[in-house]
Amino acid sequence: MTSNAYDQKQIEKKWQKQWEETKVYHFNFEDDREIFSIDVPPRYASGPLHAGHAVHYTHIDFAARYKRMRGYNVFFPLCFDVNGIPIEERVERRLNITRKDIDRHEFTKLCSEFANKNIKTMIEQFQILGESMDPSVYYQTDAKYYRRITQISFIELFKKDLIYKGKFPVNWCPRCMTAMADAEVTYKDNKTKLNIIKFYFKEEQSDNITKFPGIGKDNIGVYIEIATTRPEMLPSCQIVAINPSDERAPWLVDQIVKVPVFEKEVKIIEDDVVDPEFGTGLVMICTIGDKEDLNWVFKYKLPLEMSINEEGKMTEICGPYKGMTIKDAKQTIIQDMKQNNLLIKQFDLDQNVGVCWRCKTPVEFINAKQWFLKTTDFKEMVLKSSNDMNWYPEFMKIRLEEWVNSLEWDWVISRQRYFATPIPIWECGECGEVVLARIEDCYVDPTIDKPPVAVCQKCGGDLVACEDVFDTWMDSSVSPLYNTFWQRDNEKFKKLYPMSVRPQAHDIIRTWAFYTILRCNLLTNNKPFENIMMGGFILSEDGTPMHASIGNVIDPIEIINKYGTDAFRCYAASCSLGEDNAFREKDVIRGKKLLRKLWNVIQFMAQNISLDQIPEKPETLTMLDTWILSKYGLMIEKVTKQMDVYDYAAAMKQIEYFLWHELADHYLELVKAYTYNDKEKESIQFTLYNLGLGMLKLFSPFFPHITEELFDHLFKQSEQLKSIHISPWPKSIIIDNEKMKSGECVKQYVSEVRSFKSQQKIALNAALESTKTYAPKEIIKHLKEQSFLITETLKLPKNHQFIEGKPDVEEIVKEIIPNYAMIGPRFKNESKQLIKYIKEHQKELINIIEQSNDLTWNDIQVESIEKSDESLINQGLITLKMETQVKGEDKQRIITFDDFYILVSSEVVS
RNA sequence: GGGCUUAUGGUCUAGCGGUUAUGACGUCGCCUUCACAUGGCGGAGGUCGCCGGUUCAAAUCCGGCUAAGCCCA
Repeated sequence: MTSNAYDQKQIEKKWQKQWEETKVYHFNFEDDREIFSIDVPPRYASGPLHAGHAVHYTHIDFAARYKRMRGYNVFFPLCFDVNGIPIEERVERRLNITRKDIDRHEFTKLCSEFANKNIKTMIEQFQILGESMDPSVYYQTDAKYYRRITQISFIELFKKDLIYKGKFPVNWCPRCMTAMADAEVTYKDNKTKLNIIKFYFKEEQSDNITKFPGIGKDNIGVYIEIATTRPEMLPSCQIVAINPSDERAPWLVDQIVKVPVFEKEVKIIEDDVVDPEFGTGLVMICTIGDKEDLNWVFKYKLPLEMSINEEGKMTEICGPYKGMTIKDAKQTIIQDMKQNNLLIKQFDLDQNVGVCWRCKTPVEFINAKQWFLKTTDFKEMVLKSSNDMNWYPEFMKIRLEEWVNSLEWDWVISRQRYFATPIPIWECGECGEVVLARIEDCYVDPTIDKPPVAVCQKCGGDLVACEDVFDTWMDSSVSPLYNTFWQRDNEKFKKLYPMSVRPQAHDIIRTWAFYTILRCNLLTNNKPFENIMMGGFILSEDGTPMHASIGNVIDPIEIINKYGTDAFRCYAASCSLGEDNAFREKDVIRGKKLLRKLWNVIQFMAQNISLDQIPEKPETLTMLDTWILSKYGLMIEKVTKQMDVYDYAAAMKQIEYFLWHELADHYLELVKAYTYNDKEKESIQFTLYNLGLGMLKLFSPFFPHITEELFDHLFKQSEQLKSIHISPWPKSIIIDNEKMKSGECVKQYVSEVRSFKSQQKIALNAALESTKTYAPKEIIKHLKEQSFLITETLKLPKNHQFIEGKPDVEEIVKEIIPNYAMIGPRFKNESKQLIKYIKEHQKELINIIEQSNDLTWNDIQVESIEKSDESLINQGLITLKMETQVKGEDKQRIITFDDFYILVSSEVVS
């Protein structure tokens, strides 16, 4: 027997500790059971978890716990993603240094310490959240054992000729001094000035031309007006473009104009990409201000002149502005143009500017040497592979496809940073020949370790260590390979690859999902996982995204301290897959109420069962028991299907509804008639035992603590299992449709009478002085059989009679309701007329029914409908709404519903 | 600007061709009832974002618009 009070905090702590000690969640490599493997998102180690992470990992935990109960050998690694810029950023900010201020290896050590501290916190958080991750299959991506796999995968890809070094315009953060993948660029609204400046024509112009807008003349000559937000890009201006539909185009195309300040001569071309409405309808194309410019560069094969260098300073071609920062150059150039009367005016402009996702510095384009992995050649492969997986929800696949189809560049995999996996190569200082690390030597750090050969094998030149590191997605996108022992243990790899499911959030489809599918296919010719489950976003209470900078981040631990883990998990379960959900504290409170209900229900059930052994199924079960067990069976079938497709929100709702409204409100209230009178013991005990245990099992993936506690006290001995979390998922015991109808009949009867009592303001347990129930034959049969149950529960007098047929009542037709579902398909276009007629002739038609007890087509005056003496009632085309009165017995009240008539006295007997 | 998703009583949510729209929170009323008043029963509260189309019939399907979220340009 459990204690009365449910001490959530103490219970949750106790079990978290115990599970760790008993290792119930460990994956067993020796086992023959089918494997369910989860490619868990390695949590990034830049800080503690927020509510969004907590919900995602809790969803994954639902899957893990459910699959364990379905008999799978579940592989659920505890893992962390550590490498990368954000951690470097935090460390730099915290210590107020840049990574270049101290020794490279000293700096990575600081990063590592910072990350490990966060990991320690997160491991505790995962435990508090009740996640059943398995620490025996642990990894973190900065460990040598993991980086080794990243490096080997690179070497393999290099050998397949899929890696190349190229000089290519890349997104570049001048502050972080590194190339960035497109994925690392975010967009930010920004206010800037649109400058209208003068480009003078090289040749003399007729005055005619100045009649056009955007073309002017001053004492120096004739000029066109060009709008630009980036005057500092002027030195790299290559062409000026105009829309061919522009009225000025015939005059301007092929003319030469001079770039102000820099006097460079550029040609005017026409291209319909130019928006004639923006600015002056004339644009200058530079190499390169933004990605749009890059398209021009390719289209017109423009030279890649750069006006900004890697440090965000102006280059050689900028003449007197060389060496200035972008900001200074911009100001100075504008100043100079003002002085020389080259600037016509300035407007305020809202723009959307690409910025570094970490430090929010506007991203520039730099023509830098970088390492690339060929990706654009493999679009088809990725699409085919993704199509070969089950996506939950399905529409998320479209996002990947959309992304893949829009890809234009290969993946820049090198970064000029420190805290990441080193690129395992050396290059010849003379001829540029690349020397790869040997696979057996990995993990290597070329900045520390010696190359496998002393000098270049081609020319004898000295080898230079590659100082670049990998983009962190290079690490995380081999997680399925690491998890399945690729290149470590071929037998295990065969057993584990591909993995069962990849859970992740939808914001990183184009990165994590895409890169993983790409890499794994390139290296194994097989998809990395069978299923992919997409979590939505958890928003803050006001429906906006959580941001540390806004200060609306919700700490799951705070919520748990207040309401407990299982209650928090109840909120997590209410978030449907793939959809964005605002966090609601109210839902957690609701969870707490549900837990209390579960505790009380199980407690009550336990009072009426013997817990020494599993009760045997008796030869006959009562109707009541058969009814509830059938409903239970149907519910399990439904829930199981929902759990199989990761639809936890729906599953949880089903289980909750059954517990609260079928089991507690109806079954338990009815069964008291037996338990208080010591009747039907065997049947009840069997039912209570199975329902009690079954409900705990169904809830256990969601509420691991409370269910374990109750299982431990009540069922552990009889079931002979150390934990509910390794017990088998419940199965339906019996589904008897006939008895279910019977039960529904009693349930409805009882709840109608209760509702009547409530309306009459009578206490629900007050005795009723009644009387008689009339109903059709088969219903009366059900009720008569259950008369004990009914009279006990409702406190009806012992002499209550159940009578076939109708009482002596007056029934008045109040309304004739057309049955649309029947009328529509049969009468199609005529339906409207018919329905209109019935609605408009209520009085008349009611009169006919009262007289002849029926309504036929002869009574319907609608031209298009044929007359006949067929009955509309018999054909189900109309339904009659009735009002009932008992004839002559004024002290009697009557309750009617469907075909029931219950005569009761309104007087309460004590 | 493009792709995907979402829009349902005050708040959140189910339903996703059949007209009487589900449940929760809140609110109002009633009931100490013997697992739970942290409970039970009942009431009020919705032209299902807006406009158009398809259909006998639209919250549900289609198109457009508006707003929000994610991703991209």
